[in-house]
Amino acid sequence: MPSKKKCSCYSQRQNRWLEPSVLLLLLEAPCHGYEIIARLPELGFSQSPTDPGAVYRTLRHMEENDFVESVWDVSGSGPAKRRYTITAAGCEHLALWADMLAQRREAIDAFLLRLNKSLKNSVQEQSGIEAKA
Amino acid sequence: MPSKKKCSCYSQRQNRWLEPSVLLLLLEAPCHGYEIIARLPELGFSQSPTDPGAVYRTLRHMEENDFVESVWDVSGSGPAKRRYTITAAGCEHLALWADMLAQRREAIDAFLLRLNKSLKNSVQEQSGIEAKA
DNA sequence: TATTATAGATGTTTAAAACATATAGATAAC
DNA sequence: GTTATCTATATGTTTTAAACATCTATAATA
Repeated sequence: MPSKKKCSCYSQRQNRWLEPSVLLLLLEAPCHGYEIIARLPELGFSQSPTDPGAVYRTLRHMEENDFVESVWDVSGSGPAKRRYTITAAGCEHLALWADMLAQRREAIDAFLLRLNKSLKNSVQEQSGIEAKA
Repeated sequence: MPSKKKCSCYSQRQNRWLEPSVLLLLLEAPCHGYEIIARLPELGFSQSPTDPGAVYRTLRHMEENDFVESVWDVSGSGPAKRRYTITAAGCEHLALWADMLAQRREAIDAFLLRLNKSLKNSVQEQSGIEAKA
């Protein structure tokens, strides 16, 4: 595991909602890519329909980082599927993500509060309540 | 103004915290780039020190989109500075950003709730409370 | 006059996201 | 029985915010 400060999820450079979302779904239950694609919209990130390419690449990338593991599953109907499972390292990584997201939420909250305050002041100024010059 | 659904801030592809942050600071008071760079850390996005290049480029980009206006200000000490002001279109754009951010906030809330629920279940399973097989 | 602080600007690299398309087995339709 | 559709995974390309690195120039000060 990378240290908290150096972890990729702490760069905050992009949204990268896909990685934590996939990890959460895998924490709830091991499943395969196609299922994840179907269930991602529940989590409410992204308006546009989920890009399969992004999901499979994210899964492979996380497997390289040992956050998830996979085995080919030939049971059931349809073509063979990779069944992904979250690892202990993946759980830790998800916990870091949770911290990061909580922090982002705080920042958004503060931002919206400050914006509303500023908008209120603008309205007051326009209606002349505070204009004394 | 682009329509709400088609607006660039609704793509949610990246974080793009810089744009709304700069707009908010300009709504509070017209100011120049260097001042914005100094005040951005207050807003709590980004750990790393603010990248001046990104700020100036964001300002120019928003000026092209008529979200902000600027004039050269030669008064005061130090080298000449561009004094930026938010426009009416910029305010509308910021309002869309506020919607977008509120939506993101909701998504993060839902995510963290769901994660905590899942973690609680994992602990219960491990301690055998729910294990009946 | 050499250095530092202020102010703005440009160039390059990186990587997530967006968009497009390809492959292939299983199943249903005709 | 061959064509079409569904299920499932995978790869290729483009876009763009962010990160990182420099560069210019004026004003202040040591």
